[in-house]
Amino acid sequence: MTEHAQQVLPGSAVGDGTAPARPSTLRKVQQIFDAARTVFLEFGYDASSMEVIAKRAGVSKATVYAHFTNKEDLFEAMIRQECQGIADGIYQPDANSEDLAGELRKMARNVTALFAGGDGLAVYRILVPVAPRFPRLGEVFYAEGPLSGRENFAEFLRLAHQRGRLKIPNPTLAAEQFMSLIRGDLALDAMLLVAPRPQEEVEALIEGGIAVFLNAYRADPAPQSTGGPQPPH
Amino acid sequence: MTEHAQQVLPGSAVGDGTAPARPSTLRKVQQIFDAARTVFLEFGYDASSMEVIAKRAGVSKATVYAHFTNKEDLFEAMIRQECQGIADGIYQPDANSEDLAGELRKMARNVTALFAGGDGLAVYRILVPVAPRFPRLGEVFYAEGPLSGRENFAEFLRLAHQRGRLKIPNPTLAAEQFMSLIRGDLALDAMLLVAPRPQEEVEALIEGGIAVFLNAYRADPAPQSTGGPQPPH
DNA sequence: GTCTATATTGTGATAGAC
DNA sequence: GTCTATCACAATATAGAC
Repeated sequence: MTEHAQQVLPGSAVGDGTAPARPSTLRKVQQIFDAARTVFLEFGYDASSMEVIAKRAGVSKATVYAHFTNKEDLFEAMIRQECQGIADGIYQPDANSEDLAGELRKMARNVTALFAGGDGLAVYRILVPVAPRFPRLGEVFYAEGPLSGRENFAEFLRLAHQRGRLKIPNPTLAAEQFMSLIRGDLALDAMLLVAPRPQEEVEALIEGGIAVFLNAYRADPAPQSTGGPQPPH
Repeated sequence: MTEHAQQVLPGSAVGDGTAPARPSTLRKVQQIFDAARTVFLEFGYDASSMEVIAKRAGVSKATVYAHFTNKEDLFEAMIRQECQGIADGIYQPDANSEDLAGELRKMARNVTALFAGGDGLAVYRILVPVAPRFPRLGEVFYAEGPLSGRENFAEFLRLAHQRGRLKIPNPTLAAEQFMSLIRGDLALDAMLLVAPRPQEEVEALIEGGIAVFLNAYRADPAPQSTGGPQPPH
């Protein structure tokens, strides 16, 4: 894991030469932060202006620049804080549960929920166009979101394999496959289309995905060679 | 299907009251078009300027505005033309082939190739942030790219089912599942990270995905109920 | 720390000569 | 149709008073 942005809010930093922040100052910084969050997430980086952010925060533009060196800095700080919350929204499957399909289903519902207009989706949307300009931010989001979720789930699968409940030679690959199966084109839809996917299709993705996954990786059936389920060649 | 943008390049339109375009004019329009493509695909809509596009095209800004009413118009025209080419890059599986796994593999390689820095990926990247502002463009890209590919593949699966080579109760769902299995997080990686996925992992996605898919949908094995492969509940 | 006012640059779009 | 020159405006960022 990379170093966490433990201290995101500036202004009250210890040892930066400035006096300790007063409550009113801290409050304004928070206001700017919230405003930046709202505006950036709605309009994206390029289409957002410091003017609008300042107005929404109820402060002057100069005050914004007193706490954040420039637009890029404010954007980075906002995204980093947003990423910290993302990992909390990812379901942690219970390896001790007896109901394996049930755990998969909880995981699946969590995945589809994340792609149904959640907050991580909004961050992703505004990160995509600027990822080349802010490579660090792309990495942070990737690590806190998809990578974290995939690794947790892979660990769950590894345990299920050890206990003989599934037969999974490559848990990391299997985790990516399961997530992808459930996700389908939900992310694509959410990015490009206005109308959300009908709930029945989401259900079909969930149940169909679980079925395909269990069919490929269940422990009982016909013998399987190493490297994956039933290599066709 | 929606109406195709059959005529993308303006200036020589019949019946618009202007005289037929001379060769030099047509050439300039093409230059503007190419420049717009390059600049928009690199910097996105908001971060691109008409100034830069004109300079790159080797013409004046006024000339650009003589052929395209405004920035939005130029962007739309460029994206629409770009979308027309996307469908051509999608592999059309051969339903008459005897080598089923081979066809799946060709399809899979095509999918991974599209997500390895192709052109459609660049269009997607710049479309994401402006999709709410240009809803039509999102739909066009979706229809010409993912939807078209999925439907073609679903038809292939339907035929394979009819001929008893696979057992697929829901070809549309199965097509989405296969594409997603192969894709994995390749698209996510390409959007957020600079380093491309190692080739060996791409191979694992392809072979593992084909294996999982065939395992779930092959015609021979244990009896399966309707609605999908082995509903776990 | 916070404000108002402003410097400076760059943008989309146009007028008018040729 | 194409250019040069320019308008009107919005953007980031800063000076200086309090």
